Amino acid sequence: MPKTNAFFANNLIQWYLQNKRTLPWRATKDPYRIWLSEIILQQTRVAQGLPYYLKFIEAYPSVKHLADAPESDVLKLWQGLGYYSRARNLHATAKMVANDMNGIFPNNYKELIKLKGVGDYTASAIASICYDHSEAVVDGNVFRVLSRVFSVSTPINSTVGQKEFKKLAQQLIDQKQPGTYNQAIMEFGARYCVPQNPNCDACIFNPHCIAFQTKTVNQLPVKIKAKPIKKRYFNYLVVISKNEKTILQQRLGKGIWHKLYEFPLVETSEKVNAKKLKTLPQFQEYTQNLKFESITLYNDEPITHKLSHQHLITQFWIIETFKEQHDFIPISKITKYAVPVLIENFVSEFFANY
DNA sequence: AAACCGGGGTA
DNA sequence: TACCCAGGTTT
Repeated sequence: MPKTNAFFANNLIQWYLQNKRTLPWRATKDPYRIWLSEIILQQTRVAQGLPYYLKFIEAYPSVKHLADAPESDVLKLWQGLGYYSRARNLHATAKMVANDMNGIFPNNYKELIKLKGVGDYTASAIASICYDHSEAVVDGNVFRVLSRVFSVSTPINSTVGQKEFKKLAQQLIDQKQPGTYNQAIMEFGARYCVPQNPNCDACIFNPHCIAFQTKTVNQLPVKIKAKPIKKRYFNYLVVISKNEKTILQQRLGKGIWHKLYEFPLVETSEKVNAKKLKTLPQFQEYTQNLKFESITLYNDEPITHKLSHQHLITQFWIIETFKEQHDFIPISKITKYAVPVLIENFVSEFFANY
């Protein structure tokens, strides 16, 4: 174990100053930019989130710009990043800050955590990075580093584990540079104390890391096993009129992709053929006024779109029709709507010639 | 406490 | 495959 908390913090910060990546949100203490970066980086790798951060800063240079944008624009810009509640909460919080707080972000943990989409981690990150408050962050990196160095085997996704690691992190934080310390331990976890095959032999902490000394690094951190993945069967009805128009619907119920757009969807409990599909009430409801000319299966082999907790086994049915209704939109306008990656991939492939 | 919420990278 | 990622909200 590290001899003292100061030893741990000082060495971590020293390592960080020599090894940190140059990232745009590390060049500012502007709470708008720090907040935006933290929301984008929730459950998201830096490499994946970075282009989105740059897009958002360009489109919305201030919280007021973001607040004044339509939610549909924010969702469209967020398209492809996943966990879309982040985008909806981002926009709601921007409106709150711009309209009810005079455009000024709260400057302490207690007020920050009241914002939509801001939990313990994000409130601590903003308070420490922007305002030098001693609020320890606990993200996936911190769980991993602390569980190994101090050999804590409490499951990190249990309630007691969350509290235990938070308390330990708060004991270790550098009081003089809490923001730098927080970023240092996260960077160390992301770049050095990595989940698989970390280079422990060259690690600055290996004399003090209990997991290394006891050869239990590959057993930590401990995580309670997740539930098995559920399979769902999606049938999208890609209606195409002679006038090159189609139908999109907005998802408004509970569940995935709330407020994003998709083709009319018939979900089934198993893979269906055209004959079976035509008998389903949902299919008949969608097509009753269409008088469709033909229906053909686009993808012979179903496309399996993999989410973290479910696999979407998807068939796209091409339905040609003479009739057009008020809710038809030009195919060329599909790109204006925020759609899931599953839909985006199909559209870019199938409509490449339109 | 458990369930739910995306998409992509890595071994 | 399995696991993970600068987590948070809802039930």
